[in-house]
Amino acid sequence: MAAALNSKHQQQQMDNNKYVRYTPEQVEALERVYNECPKPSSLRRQQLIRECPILCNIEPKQIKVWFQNRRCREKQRKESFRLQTVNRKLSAMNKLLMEENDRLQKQVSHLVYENGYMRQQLQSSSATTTDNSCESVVMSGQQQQNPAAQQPPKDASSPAGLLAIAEETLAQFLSKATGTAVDWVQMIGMKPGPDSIGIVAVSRNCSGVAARVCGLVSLEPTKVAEILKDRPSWFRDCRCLDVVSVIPTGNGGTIELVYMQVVSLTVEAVSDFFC
DNA sequence: AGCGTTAATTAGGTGT
DNA sequence: ACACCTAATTAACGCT
Repeated sequence: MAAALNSKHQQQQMDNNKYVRYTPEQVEALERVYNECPKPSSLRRQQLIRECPILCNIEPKQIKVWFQNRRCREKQRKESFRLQTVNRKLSAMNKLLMEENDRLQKQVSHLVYENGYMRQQLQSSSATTTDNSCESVVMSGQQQQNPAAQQPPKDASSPAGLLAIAEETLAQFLSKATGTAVDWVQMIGMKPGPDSIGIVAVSRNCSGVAARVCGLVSLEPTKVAEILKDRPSWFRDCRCLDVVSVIPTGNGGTIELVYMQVVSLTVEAVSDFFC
């Protein structure tokens, strides 16, 4: 078989001096050298032809071209693998964001409904009614915790005010977190560095979990949850911690808005968080 | 026939 | 000028 193959190759070379397919043995020999040294010098290539009988019928120029093409192939394969990895992460992130979007849309519908209901109540009742609605809104939308403003609340006594505060805080959180998240994954077509982007999302309906990091940040959500729940660890890695405000909940608990700056969850980056 | 692989070619850049 | 490189492209071949 090999002999037939070799003779076929020989015939090809005789018939058409343009295209030659090297034999598996020749490729194997070249691969061995490539694994030791992907970029052999001219001298090393000449030595290869002299010392390896199986390669003696290949021109020095062909050997050079083979190594060029081999390097090119490796680069393409690595790039292909990298893109597949990025694609998997982007798909996972997309799924999470779709879920988050869906949940937020439902929350908006609910809040719009409650807003209408509150307006109706206000119109139909006297102005002296005690307003407990803020807590009910907070708890219905966010069972565990609620992002609030770093600035003092402008109007924390109304659902709309609380919602505005929550949105403002979320925006602040994202603007800080997206700039400092750790272990970036390079975006397609983007060089690694400060212009890479990532997304950190806050999950406001997960009982017992304050936030989750997802998307391009290469950190398992469960790991983030562990860190966030392990409050003593916050202080261990904490550079700066400030309780911005404390909001009492209807069931005797409290929601603390905490701004903290920590030294990396996994690597040496500094991250800002609101929890 | 279409497609993947790969040897060979070409263009443009770099270092000596 | 020359050798060599990368990147893009071409073309031959084998497989399905």
